[in-house]
Amino acid sequence: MLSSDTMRGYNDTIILSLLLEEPSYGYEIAKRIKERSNNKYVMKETTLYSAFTRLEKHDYICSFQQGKTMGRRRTYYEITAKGRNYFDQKHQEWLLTQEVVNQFITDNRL
Amino acid sequence: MLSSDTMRGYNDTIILSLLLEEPSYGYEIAKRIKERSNNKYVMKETTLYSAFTRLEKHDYICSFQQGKTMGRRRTYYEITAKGRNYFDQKHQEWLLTQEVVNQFITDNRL
DNA sequence: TCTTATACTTCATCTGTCGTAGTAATTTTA
DNA sequence: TAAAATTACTACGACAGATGAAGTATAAGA
Repeated sequence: MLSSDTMRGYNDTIILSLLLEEPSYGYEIAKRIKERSNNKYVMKETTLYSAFTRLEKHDYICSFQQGKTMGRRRTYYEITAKGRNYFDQKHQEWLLTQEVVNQFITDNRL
Repeated sequence: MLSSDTMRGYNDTIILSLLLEEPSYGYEIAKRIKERSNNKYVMKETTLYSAFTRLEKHDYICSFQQGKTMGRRRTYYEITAKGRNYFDQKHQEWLLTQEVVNQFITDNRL
């Protein structure tokens, strides 16, 4: 339902919000996003995995391998202290964004 | 204060929201955005003018020239019926976006 | 055994934003 | 009245994030 443009700018933060709960990996994160949004938002695989790369590059998350049995590899990600900081900052930014956008779009109408 | 990434996806809608009030032109729109957001958001000129081009291409707005005295040209823009429709649609999308993002970012914390 | 689900990776492309720069008229101020 | 600031744009190249399409490979279920 929702996609791309509207969510751009919040994908990283959404991922971090889930890693705040517990370390996880791509496939699972994707499922949780879909579930928790009541199927309203499905993050594309490529978007998700490239977000991981970006977040790790900035040291907001770090990774470790853990194959359940073996063979099928999973890359788990864990949020770092720096990542928690970044999340808090983005959280504040989101509150402000809502305020500002509502000033134009919602408060203005209906 | 706010910028780019966070607002991307809402710039067009913000512009339309102002044109909903009355026809206007670039420089004035820019000032109103700054004012109405209490200096929290300043839309870059290039962003603004390329948004005009895009919006006009989609027939969400239409333009007409009007120099006050003459010489200094201004291009005024007016929202179309199609543009009003699009705005309403984006308005709904924004409400949904808030719901979904809050599900992760805000409700989750603090 | 064939299909479906899990778990990614690579790559080329597109779109919107931004920085830099430039043009030109009009109004303010020194 | 000359210089500076404001108004009102336009052009261009670069970049980052999102996407579609395709591919790889293992594991579980029918």
